[in-house]
Amino acid sequence: MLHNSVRTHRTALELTQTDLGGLVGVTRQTVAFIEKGEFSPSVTLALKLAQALKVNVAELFWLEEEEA
Amino acid sequence: MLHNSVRTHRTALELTQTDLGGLVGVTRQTVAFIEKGEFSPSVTLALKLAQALKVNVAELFWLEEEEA
DNA sequence: ACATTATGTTATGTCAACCTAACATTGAAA
DNA sequence: TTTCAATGTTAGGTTGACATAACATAATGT
Repeated sequence: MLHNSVRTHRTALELTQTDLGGLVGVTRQTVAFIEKGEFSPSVTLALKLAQALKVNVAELFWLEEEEA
Repeated sequence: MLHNSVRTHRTALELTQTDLGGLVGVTRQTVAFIEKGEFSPSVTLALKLAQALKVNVAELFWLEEEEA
């Protein structure tokens, strides 16, 4: 199961969803979906998000076990 | 533009495309496509590949500028 | 010579990752 | 109170990330 800390890092930089979307080339809805964990973005987008948010990809996205 | 070093790390571990696909849950064709750079896999798959190949995601996938 | 394994490659299909557009809600600022 | 920015959310459409299947080739082993 994929988890992420996009919202945490985005708000830390005082960026709106629209801002971040603009920086990485996607819409604010896409940013919202990712923050909600609704889908797994492409590595390309993940790398762009990491770059925009100034963190490692691994800090931004990680896998966790499912609960039993 | 997305680049990757999947093949280098895979062969270093003496894994076949089929082996690697099995480890991360995709077909050998998908591994082949990724090695050829035909598409940008999901972060989930990228994280699994990094884990299987024992490297950081950033060592496995990175963005480079387009040529003019 | 034959079989097997690894890889290349193409065709076709499905579903998820994106898009645009629209409308609702919240909170802050004038 | 009114306005506006930020976010939530949903509907409907397009494209790309996967799958399966098939066939071809090169290399290895028997």
